[in-house]
Amino acid sequence: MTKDRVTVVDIAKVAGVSKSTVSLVLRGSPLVNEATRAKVNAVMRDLGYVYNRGAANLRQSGSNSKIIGVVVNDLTNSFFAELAVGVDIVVQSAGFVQFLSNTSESVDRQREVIASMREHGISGLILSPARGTEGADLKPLVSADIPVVVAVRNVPGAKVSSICSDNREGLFAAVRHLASLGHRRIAFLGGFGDTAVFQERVDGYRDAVSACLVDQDDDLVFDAPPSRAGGADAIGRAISLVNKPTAAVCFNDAVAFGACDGLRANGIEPGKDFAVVGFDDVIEAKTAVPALTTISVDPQGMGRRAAQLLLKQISAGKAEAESIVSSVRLVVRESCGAALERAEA
Amino acid sequence: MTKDRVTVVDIAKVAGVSKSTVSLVLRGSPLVNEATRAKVNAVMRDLGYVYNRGAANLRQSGSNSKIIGVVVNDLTNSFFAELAVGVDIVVQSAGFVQFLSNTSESVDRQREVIASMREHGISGLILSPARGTEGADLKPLVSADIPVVVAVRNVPGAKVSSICSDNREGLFAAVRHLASLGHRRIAFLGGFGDTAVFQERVDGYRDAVSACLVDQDDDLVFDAPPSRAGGADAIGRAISLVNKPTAAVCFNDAVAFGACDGLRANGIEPGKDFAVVGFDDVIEAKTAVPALTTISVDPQGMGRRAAQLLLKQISAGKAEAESIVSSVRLVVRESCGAALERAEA
DNA sequence: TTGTAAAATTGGAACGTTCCAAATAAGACT
DNA sequence: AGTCTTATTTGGAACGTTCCAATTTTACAA
Repeated sequence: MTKDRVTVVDIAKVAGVSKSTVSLVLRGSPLVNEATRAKVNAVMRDLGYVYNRGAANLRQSGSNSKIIGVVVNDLTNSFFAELAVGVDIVVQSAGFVQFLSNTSESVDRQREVIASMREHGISGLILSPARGTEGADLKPLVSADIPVVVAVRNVPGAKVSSICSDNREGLFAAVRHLASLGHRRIAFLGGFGDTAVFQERVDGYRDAVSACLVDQDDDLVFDAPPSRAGGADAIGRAISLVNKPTAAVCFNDAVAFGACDGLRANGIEPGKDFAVVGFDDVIEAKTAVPALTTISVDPQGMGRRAAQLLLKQISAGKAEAESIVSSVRLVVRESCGAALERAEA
Repeated sequence: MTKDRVTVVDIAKVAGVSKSTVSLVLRGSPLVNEATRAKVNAVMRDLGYVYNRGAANLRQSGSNSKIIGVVVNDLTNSFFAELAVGVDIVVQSAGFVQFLSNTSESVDRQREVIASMREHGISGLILSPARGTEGADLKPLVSADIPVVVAVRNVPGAKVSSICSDNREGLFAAVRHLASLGHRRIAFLGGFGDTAVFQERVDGYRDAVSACLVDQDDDLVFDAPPSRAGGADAIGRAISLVNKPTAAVCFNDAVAFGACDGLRANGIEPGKDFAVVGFDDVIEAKTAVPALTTISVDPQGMGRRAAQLLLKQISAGKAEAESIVSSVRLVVRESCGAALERAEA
């Protein structure tokens, strides 16, 4: 039952040609006669041949392994799962396969994973970096001429391509919308203060606050873990202020959901008594009750674009660092109370 | 800048030993003298050597590539994302890396992906099969002695290991609980009728219905896509019956959430006017409003166990097919109205 | 026929590692 | 000093593919 592996020379022997010819057929070269090609293909089918990409790769100076490494910081978060799916779609249709790993926000794990991927000869890497990732972590990759695309979060001091959503603009739009609904005290909830993404979003918040003549008050910024629990915690602190906010923009949708939970726990109905806006537009946002007003970033689209950029760089051979900012848009649903305001107006 | 790849012979030359010795060091053999080991390691660090697993694998008759293939049918669904994370955790700590791909329920895609993985020489496969997967699809793998563990769903007619949750018992427990709360007309919502999982769950439902002296009525079974939208649709059909149910057990949590949406849209408050029970216990279940009573299956744990089983088979060399059924438990929260009933009693 | 260009095929060598059998070095004991 | 173990090291020869230069076959015109 345990038969030896079928190789090109086995095929060659049976088909009555040389191994070189079989190799040519394998790679779809136009040099080979149609009749022989057909015969070789038939024999391959018969013997149940499977291509050994490792061996091929060994000879071909390692550059085109047809493997793309994808490393995300939290696969459990559906945002990143969608991102990975987006990458997979284009990577797969280009005949590559993806090596996906999860780091759970651990830089050590990330280092291990990336090292392991290098050993396997990935021809490119898409990285949604763990918190605390530094430019030095990517250094070996770029000096080995392996194209890298960093997604979602930026890595300070790394000269690689990146694709991020327009965080500043997103928060600006959210605050402007709330201001147009008449809110004057708007809180910012959630996120870790030491990340670039947080900074960009808070900047957008601050810019909008001053541009829209809304109350400017640093006590209205509450950082918290970017999770549902963090959101519940943050909103609790926000509504215990003497001068309470009437609306909140959140670091992401998970925080926003948590904020809704927290409001309800305090007898406040989100979308009616208090306006909440999220960020990300995860799948649940549109079906939640109340449906979440949020900033849509299309993670799957981001994944697709990241993959396209990476593939471009791989085929170009030259890795010209390129930065894409992925535009975002405000999706108005129920949680901001817009419908209500309109009804009252 | 573009320097050639550093190989064992480069290391050997610089360290003043033979390539064989370097190879021994690489594999942590006890045969090599401590002093030489240290020196070789130092040189490897200096030259920035990266191990070429492809080459190694080529020589080692292909069996231990340290790659595990993981194929899931829907990474977007957080249940499967959790499963993948569970697999990753144990696979990674065993020094393997995972090749993860998503099939989006397409058997064709699944076939391609698995073929591609074989070309890369995976040493084992964990598969959460797409709908319609047949035993024949796994045939080439098993005849090539590549261990396979099928997770979540069974593949009819495949003699490979599997790990599934105890669907029958889960639904039995859900119905029994509802019956104990006084419900006599209990609907079953969602799922595709042609899947084994659906059959098992419906069987559990039917068993419990007859065991608990609840109304037995095939009109109370509504199949629908196992999604939020499907749940909303199914509940709509259920409550339009003349003899309406007062409770529903759902194919999964997504369906249950959809059912809650649908109830609310009809002015019925889930957990108060109508009892809803889900299946899976996804992360959102505990924080949703109302918190979802559901059957907890711990997908991450399933992933871990699947990976452990696979690794065991890989190291054993012999793939004795083994079936694990992962036990489940009822988690009572708010959506079944248990708290309410108790308050009334 | 013969010459010639184009088309198709081919036998090594090479890629970077591990395996094997054999060689060498280092102690330990007569 | 010689012999026997034991510890350490070492050159090829693989593994399955692709590349290269060269060869054979075919097609076509003169």
